[in-house]
Amino acid sequence: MPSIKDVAMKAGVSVRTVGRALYGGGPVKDEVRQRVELAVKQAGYAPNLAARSLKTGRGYLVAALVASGDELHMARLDAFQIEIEAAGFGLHVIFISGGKEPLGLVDSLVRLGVAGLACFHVSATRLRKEFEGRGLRLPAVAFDHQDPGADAVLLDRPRGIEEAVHDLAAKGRRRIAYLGPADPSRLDGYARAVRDLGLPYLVHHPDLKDGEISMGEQGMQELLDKAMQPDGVQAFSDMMAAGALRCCHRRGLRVPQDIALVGFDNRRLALCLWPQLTTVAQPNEEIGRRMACLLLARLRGAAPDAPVIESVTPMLVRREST
Amino acid sequence: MPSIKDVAMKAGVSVRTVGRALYGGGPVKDEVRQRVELAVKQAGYAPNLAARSLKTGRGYLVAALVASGDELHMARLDAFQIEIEAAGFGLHVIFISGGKEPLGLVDSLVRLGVAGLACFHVSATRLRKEFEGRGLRLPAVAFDHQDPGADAVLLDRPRGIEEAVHDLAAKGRRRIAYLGPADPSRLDGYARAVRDLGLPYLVHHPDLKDGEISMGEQGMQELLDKAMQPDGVQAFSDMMAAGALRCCHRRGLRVPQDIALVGFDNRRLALCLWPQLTTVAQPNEEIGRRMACLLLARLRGAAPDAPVIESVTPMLVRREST
DNA sequence: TTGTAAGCGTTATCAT
DNA sequence: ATGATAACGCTTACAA
Repeated sequence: MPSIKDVAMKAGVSVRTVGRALYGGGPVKDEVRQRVELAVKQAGYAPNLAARSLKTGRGYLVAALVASGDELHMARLDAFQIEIEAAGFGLHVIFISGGKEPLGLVDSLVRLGVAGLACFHVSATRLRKEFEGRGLRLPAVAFDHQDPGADAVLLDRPRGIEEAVHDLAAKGRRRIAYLGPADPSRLDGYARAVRDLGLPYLVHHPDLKDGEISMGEQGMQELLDKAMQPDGVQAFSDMMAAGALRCCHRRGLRVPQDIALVGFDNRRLALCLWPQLTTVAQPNEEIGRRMACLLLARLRGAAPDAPVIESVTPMLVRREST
Repeated sequence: MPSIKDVAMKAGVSVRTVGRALYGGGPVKDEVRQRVELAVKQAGYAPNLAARSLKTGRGYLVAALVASGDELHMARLDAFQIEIEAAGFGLHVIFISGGKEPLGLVDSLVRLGVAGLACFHVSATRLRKEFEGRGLRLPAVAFDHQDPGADAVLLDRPRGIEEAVHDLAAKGRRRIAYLGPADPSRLDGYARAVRDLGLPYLVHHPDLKDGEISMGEQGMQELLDKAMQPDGVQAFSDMMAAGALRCCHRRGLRVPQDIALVGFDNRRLALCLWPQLTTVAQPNEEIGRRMACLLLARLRGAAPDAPVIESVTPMLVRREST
C-alpha cells in the first residue's frame, strides 16, 4: 500500500506539497501539481481513511438504520447510497431485525466514528440520546417520522389516499371503504376525500395482528359481512390488498367489476397479482436522494440550526384492479 | 471521546497495562485488572477503530456485495451481519444496482481497508484481481457461484427441484412440465426426476426477456398452446409462477385442480397469491450464517489453503397450489 | 508484573 | 511556493 510519502518521493517533493496539490490549502506551481498527479497515478495511491479520520476526528462513514430487508427500504437506500458515496462518504448499513437493535450498537457506532445517521423507518431518538450522553452530536435524517432535532423526509400519505379515492369516484364507485389499521395519516386522506365527494364514510379496522395478508383477507371478509356493500376498497397496503383479493376470489366476487381495489406502496407484488393491483406508489428514489441531500448539508455545516422537514408526494399507479 | 490514556490515568496505570488487561498478552494482577475495568466503565471508553487499524494494518470491516435490494439477499445478509458483528467485525454493504459497480469501488474498498469480502450473487473475480494487482490478498466468500480462489456456499437446486417433482408425482400428476429459462441446475433436477419416475420430459423455454412475471405469463400460454397438456408445472421462480398463475386465471384453468404449480425461492409473494404458492424454499438464514463462518475462519487464518465449498439444500414448502 | 516509547499515514502549524 | 515536524489513539517491542 503506497502512502503519501511514496508519492512525495516519486514526485520529488515533500508530503505537505502533495497534500496541497491534491486538496488545495495553498499555492502550488502548475508544473509541480502535474508531477504529483502523475506520481499518484503511477503509485496507485489512495489515501488511508483510517489515518485521515484518526487525524481529523471526522468520520467518513454514514450509518443507515434499516428495518430488515424490506423491498421499499432497499429502493430508498439504494438511491441514498449513490449520493452519499458521490460525496466521498461511505455507507454503513445496519439492519434492525425484528425491532431489536444489535447489542452494543451505540458502542460500535462510536468506535467506527460515524459522521451521521439515516433512519429508514426506525426511530433513533434513544440512540441519539446516548450519543449526547457521551457528549457527541450526531447529525441525523429520518424517513417518515420525526426524531427531535433531526431532519426528516415525510411521505404525504393523505394526499396519496385522497387522489386514489377521487380516482375511484371518477370511475363511478359510490360506496368506497377503507380497510386497515387506524393509521391517522391514511384515514385523514380517506375522510377528506369521501367528505368532499359527498360519499358515505365506510371504515373497517380488523383487529388482527398476525401479518398483513391474513389481516387483509379476514378484514375484507368482515367488511363484506357487515353489509357495508362496498363497490371500492382502499387498503392500508399492498399486502393487505393481496389478502383482500384472496377473499374476493374465495367468494366469487369479480375485481374490478364487482369491487375495485387499491393498495398502497407499489411493491413488486402488485404486478404479480390477478388482477394486477392499482396502488399508491411511494417515490423511493426521490426519498433516498432527499435524505442524502439533507444529511450531507448538515455534515458540511451548511444547514440551519432548526431541523429541516421535507415532504414528498406519492403517486397513483393505475392497473387492472380498478 | 475518552482515549486509552484517560483510562490509564483513571486507573493509575500505564497504557500498556490497560492494553494487557483488556486484550491479554501478558500477566496482570487481578486487582489491577479490576481497577482498569472499572475505569473503562466510568470513562465510557471504546477503542478508536481508526487508530487501531492504522496501527495494525488489519481492517475491521467486511464488505458485502449485494445485487440491489432483493428480498432473498436481504434475508441472507441479515443472518450474515449477526455473525460478523458478533465476531467484532463491522459490515459494509455495497449495493450493485443494475449490475453496475459503483465508480471507484476498488479504491474505496482499499481506502476503507476492508478485511474481507462477501459476494451475494455478484461475481467479484474482477474486483479481486484488481486487489491482487495492488499486491493485496482479499479473503472472500461467495454465494451460489464460484470465484476462483474464494470460498463458496452453493445452493443444491437440483435436489430441491427433484423433491418438488417427486411430490407432484406423489399427488398423482403424470404430465409435469418445467417452465423457465434453460438454467442447467434446475433442468438437471427436473430431468433426473422425470426420468426416475418414468414420466415424459416436457420443457418449455420462453425466450422473453422482459421481467419474470410476463415471462411466466407468456411462457405458460405457449406451454398450453403447444398441447403439452401439463397437469403440473415446476416454474423457474416464484415470479414466473405468479405469471403462470395469471395465465391460468385468464384461461379459466383451476389451480391446483386442473394444473398444479410449484415455484422456486419462497418469496413473501408466495403467500399473497391465489392460490398460495407451493414452492422450493432457500434456507436463507443458514446460507448467511455459513458464509460468515467461512469468511471468519479465513480472516482468523484458520482455513485451509484450498477454497472451501459448502452446499445447502432447499426445502419444499407445500401450500395451496399443489 | 509493569512502564516507556516508537511508529502506523494523515493533516496542519509553523518556519523558510 | 515549499518543507520539516508534531499530533491524532492505538499496538507492541523492549526495558525495567
